[in-house]
This record gives sequence, structure tokens and C-alpha cells, in this order.
Amino acid sequence: MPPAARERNRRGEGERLREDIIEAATALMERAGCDEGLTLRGTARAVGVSPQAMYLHFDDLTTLVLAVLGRCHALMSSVMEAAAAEWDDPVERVLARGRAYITWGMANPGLYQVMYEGRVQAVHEPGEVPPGRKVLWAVRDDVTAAMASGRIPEGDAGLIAVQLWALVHGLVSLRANKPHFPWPDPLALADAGGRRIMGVGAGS
Amino acid sequence: MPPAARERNRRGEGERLREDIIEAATALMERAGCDEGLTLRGTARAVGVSPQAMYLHFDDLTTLVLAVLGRCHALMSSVMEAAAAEWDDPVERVLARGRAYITWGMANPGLYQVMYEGRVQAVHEPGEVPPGRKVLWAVRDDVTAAMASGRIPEGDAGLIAVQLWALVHGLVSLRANKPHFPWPDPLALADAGGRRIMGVGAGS
DNA sequence: ACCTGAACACCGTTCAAGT
DNA sequence: ACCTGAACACCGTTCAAGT
Repeated sequence: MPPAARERNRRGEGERLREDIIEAATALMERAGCDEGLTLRGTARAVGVSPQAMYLHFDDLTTLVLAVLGRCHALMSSVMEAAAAEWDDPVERVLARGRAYITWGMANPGLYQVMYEGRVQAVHEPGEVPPGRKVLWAVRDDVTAAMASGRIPEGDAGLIAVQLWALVHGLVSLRANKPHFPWPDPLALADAGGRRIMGVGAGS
Repeated sequence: MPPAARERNRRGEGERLREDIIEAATALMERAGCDEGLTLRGTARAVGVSPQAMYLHFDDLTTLVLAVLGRCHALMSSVMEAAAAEWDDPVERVLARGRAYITWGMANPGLYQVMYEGRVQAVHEPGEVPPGRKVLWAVRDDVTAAMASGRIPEGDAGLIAVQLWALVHGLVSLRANKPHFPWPDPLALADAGGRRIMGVGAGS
């Protein structure tokens, strides 16, 4: 098919092309299911512009991927925090975040793969705290609160938060990459595993 | 550099080229750290043969990757079972397999990525049980034995085995893909998480 | 039986040029 | 200020041919 020609932007409208590029790249990345799916030339075709025009807004393919990833991480984190906000009990807040993590990852397997399994690494300023880190800290704080109230046994809340992260990432990642395995319901699995890691119901 | 020319094989020595190709492909896959690192042409150059010669032994790039993956899965599984064989206690056998899994994954990040995060899916005959599945079953059986002896609380051993798999895969995968995060010792993390998931030390 | 030369359609990226 | 034409060195894959 001939590339849908795009009418030339006027002065000051260069920003619009940048937005269009990010949007098209996100769609391509999600559809293809991996960073392999995202090509500079393919994105240019989708936007209706020459491959070289990409370099007016992005230094290279990596920079474009980073722009897409920034949006994804912010979005995913906000979804997780929104899920946590519906509960008062710190244990339920932690489990709700885990379910939101898995739900988002399963709904966006292509983007998730680039976010958590791709070679493009998000780079942050020295003082900047990435959104994912904030969520991890929130989990750690909720675990600490649950310990303080005697809801779960004492332990190292930071280590538990990392174990919970590994569990949910492991479930999303394995499910996506080993589709032939007879997976049990990942949400139930994450809830059960999360409770076990936190020690919910373990004899005090 | 000029491709190191390889002397032509005699009749019946075509098998040797096949072996050389798989070996070179494994090295390239490990060095590059991802399937992206493995190119048909690059492997051909490393072996000292023309790109077209690859098609004498492999239908396409995917088939070559599958040949490498078959060896990797068999090797990793045998390492895990060897680690388990050093213990009598079923709980310790499970934890030993987890440590072996993580140790292998961290020692071979490039191969691990292709095995568990790549788009190339290993295909098995209807009746064939892949080596990784056998290890998972062995874990499930050890968990069952630990329950039967009262070492850990009762529960669904199959679900616990999957949770343990997700935990160790999650640790290896996240560690490889988020190198900027201040990771605690993954072996200690896997041991602690594994004990919690199995309910070791939980009040009976 | 074993392997290569030449070609095709892709890719990221660069440089000079056009409006 | 905004964008493209033409080119370079890569890639997987195919087809016809060489020893």
C-alpha cells in the first residue's frame, strides 16, 4: 500500500508530529508484541512521513522507545495506586496493587515486554524517582504498617516487597512467554502467593 | 576483518558444520545478551561459511535458535536436578533447585533471555514432556512429600510449585532487566521467599 | 553431497538538499 | 522551521549455479 501521505505541518506545529509519532509507535509496539515490532521506518509509514523526519524529534530508535516507555510506566503506576486506594487494610492494598499489575501486564503484553524484558533501559536523572520505584516503596510501607498492627508477622518489609514484585512479574512474564503451559488463574495465584509471602494467616 | 575461511567439508562431514554452527550460535547468543545478538549472517561469519550454507542445516533463523534452546533447557534442568540430589529433606531439595535456577540464569543472562523472554517458542511433540516441565513436577512432588510428613502446612502443591517458579524467574528476569535497582542477594531472596511460599515455620 | 554468487526486500542512520 | 532524496552498511531469505 502507498504510505498515507501526511500534509506538511506549518511553523510551530512540529510538536504535533512528535505526538503522532509516539502514538503510532505505542500502537505498533503493542500490536507486534515486542520491541522487534517497532521499527523506525514502520512508524514513519504509519504516520505518513519519511523515515528521516523521525530524527527531527528523536535522536534514534532507542529515544523513541524511551518516550513510549515513559508514558507506559506512569500509566501503569497510576492504575496500581488507584487500585490500592480502594482499600483501607494495608494487606488488601498490597494485593490490589498486585492484581492491577498483572491485569495491566496481561492486557498490554507487547508494551509490558518492552518495559520489563527489553534491552532499552529507562534512564533517570540523579534526583528523579521513577514511578515504579514509588509503587514499590508504597508496597513496602503498607507491609510495614501491616506488621506494626500485628496483621502479619514481623520481617524485613523491603525484602518482602521485592519478593512480591518478583512474583507478579514472574507470573506475567512466564504467562506471556510460555503460552502452552496450563496456567491457573494468575490473579488467584498472585493473591495466594502474596498472602503466603506476607505471612497472612501464619500462626502468630 | 575478512571472514576466517573454512576449508570445505568432505562427503558425510556435513554434520560437523551443523555442530559448529550451533556452538557458534550459542556463543553469539550469550555474548550479545539477547536474541537480537544472534544473526544468521553473523553466525555464518563466525563459522567461516557463507550465509546460504546455514540453510543446509536449518530451515530458518528460528530453527537455529530452537536447536540452541534445546541444549540449554536440557543443561539447565540437569544442573537443577543435580543440586536437588544433594539433599534428603524435600524442602531443602526445592530450595536447592531454586538456587541452581537463579545461579544458572545469572551466569548465562543472554541464553536465559532467549529461553524465557524471547519470541521463539520451543515446540514439543504431543507425547513429549519438556525438561523444564519435569523439574516443575519434581518440585511439586517434593512439596507434596513435605506436606505429607508435616514439614509444611497442607495446600495445593501444584499451585505452590508455579508460585515458586514465578518467584525465581521473576528475580532472574528483573535483575537482568533492571540493573540500576539496588538488588539484595538473589539467592538469599529466593531462599527466604521460597520458605514463605511453602509455609516453612508457619504455625501448624 | 556440499557449498557459494548474485539478488531482493527489508532495516537504522547520515548527509545534502528542497520549500 | 520543517521535511525529503539518495545513499550506506546491515539484515533474512531465495534461486540458480559451481565443485
